[in-house]
Amino acid sequence: MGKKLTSRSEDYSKWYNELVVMADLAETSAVRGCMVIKPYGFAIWEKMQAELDKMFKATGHENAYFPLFVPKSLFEAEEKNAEGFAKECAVVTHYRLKNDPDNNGKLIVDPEAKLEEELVVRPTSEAIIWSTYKNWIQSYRDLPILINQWANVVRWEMRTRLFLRTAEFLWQEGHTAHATKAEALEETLLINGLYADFLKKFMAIPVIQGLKTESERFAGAEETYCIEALMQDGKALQAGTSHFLGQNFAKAFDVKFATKEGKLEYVWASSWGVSTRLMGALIMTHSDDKGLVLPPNLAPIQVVIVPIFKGDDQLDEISKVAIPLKESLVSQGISVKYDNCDNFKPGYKFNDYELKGVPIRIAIGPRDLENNVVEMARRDTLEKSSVPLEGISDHIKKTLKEIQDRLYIKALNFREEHITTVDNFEEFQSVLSIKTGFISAHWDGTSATEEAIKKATKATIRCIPLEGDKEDGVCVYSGKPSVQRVLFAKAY
RNA sequence: CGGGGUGUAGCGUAGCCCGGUUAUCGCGCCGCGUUUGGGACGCGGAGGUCGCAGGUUCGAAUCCUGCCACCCCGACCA
Repeated sequence: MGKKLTSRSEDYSKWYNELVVMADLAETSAVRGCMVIKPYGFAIWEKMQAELDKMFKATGHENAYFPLFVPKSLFEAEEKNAEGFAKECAVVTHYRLKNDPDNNGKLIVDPEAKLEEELVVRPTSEAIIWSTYKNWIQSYRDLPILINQWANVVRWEMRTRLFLRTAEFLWQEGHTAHATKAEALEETLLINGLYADFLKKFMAIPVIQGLKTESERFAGAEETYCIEALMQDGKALQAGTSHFLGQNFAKAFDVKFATKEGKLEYVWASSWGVSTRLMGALIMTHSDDKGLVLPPNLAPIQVVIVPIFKGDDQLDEISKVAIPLKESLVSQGISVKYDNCDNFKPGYKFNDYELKGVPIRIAIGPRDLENNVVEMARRDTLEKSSVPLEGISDHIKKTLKEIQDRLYIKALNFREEHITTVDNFEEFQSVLSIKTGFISAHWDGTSATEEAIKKATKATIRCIPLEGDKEDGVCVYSGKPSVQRVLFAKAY
């Protein structure tokens, strides 16, 4: 018997974990809270990286790389940022091991090799980057600086989860420096929109763009903008953030520039990032009980061809059709795998590629050869159809696009159905326990109310939507006046 | 760090309450053969410090003590 995925209705966390492991994306590692991303999972991440990178470059950004270690004195320079991350920092205190005199063959940290100053393993790179920008910026002619880096960061989280929250994770972090407040704000919003576009076009995930409340704001930022996605279990996932940093880091690291008029002014900043958490979003948005469902734009294998044969002779006959088909598709930029191994029966392969989320499966057997057709199966609808060999490339191309579009529409419909407008607290609580999803409600704008609602319901304000109705109302909890509805949800 | 739970082969597990031959079963793995249009079958085989350390006992996976690790719920969070 083969392996079978737990049903989503049983326990979503268990289902999610099994899916990640069985679809061959990742596994937990021996290192506490860390994750091994396996080749198939990494191939998806690489595609995401490539597309995002293009988008960054198209908007004038360049890649660079900064150190993993941040001297403690630099780390603590921007106080709020330091305070916000202090509780989850890995710290390097020594630089050498030596043989344990009391325990042969074992090593101990050499107490002689204590560092003068501890090094913080970056939980984010603002500090190290702004200490560098100080040297790069003298005049308005040096601005703007629009830099991105692809890196790993470490945040010593208490509880971890594959892709969604791991102790070490991969991400991209952009760090920009500008002459004016308006320009820095514009950059922050530009990236917020860029992220939303990326999730829509490539990941087929609809997001809500919004502003974080004070309590959810990035440590050291003036404002945090975010994109919020809704998972199939009705919980929200923060999928990416961009921060308007004001002059906080410029002041902390004393980064000033000479204006055209010769005056010295502090630089304005933004920073922004998305991480391997996006993989979690991808998995939880589209997958079903048969496994992963990948949008064609990110699938490492877009089309798999499975031959159905008895003996080498039959396989040879099938290959005469399958190999030219593969070559024709590849020449049109479609990634194709021809799985002609005979270790597994076709039924096993069907299930396995469904588990891996391959968008289109082509099966070719003797019966098809006689009729000049192939069997095409779509991963998203699980529909099978017989397709004539003639003109099949175009048909496949068209279907890939259809799958991409349909996945987005489906996710969008789900999201829209799970935004509930609520005007009193009883209804608020009942929606959370029965229907889940986003709740659009009035809020009086205070952290105290936000905190009280969180305590009572575990739901938090995911964001103040950028395109929200600006209608007046009264707070669903306190009854005090409110100028706009905000989105609440239980979140990952 | 507080509350709850679990540790038996690569994975998932039975056995534990009530101590007793060679530690159960499934998946996976290896070999041979038959199979191949939705997760194949038969036969044979390999694989275990029963989380670790001590104790009780003629005898411990099972009982007792201590420790460790992991998971779930809180606090934290891209």
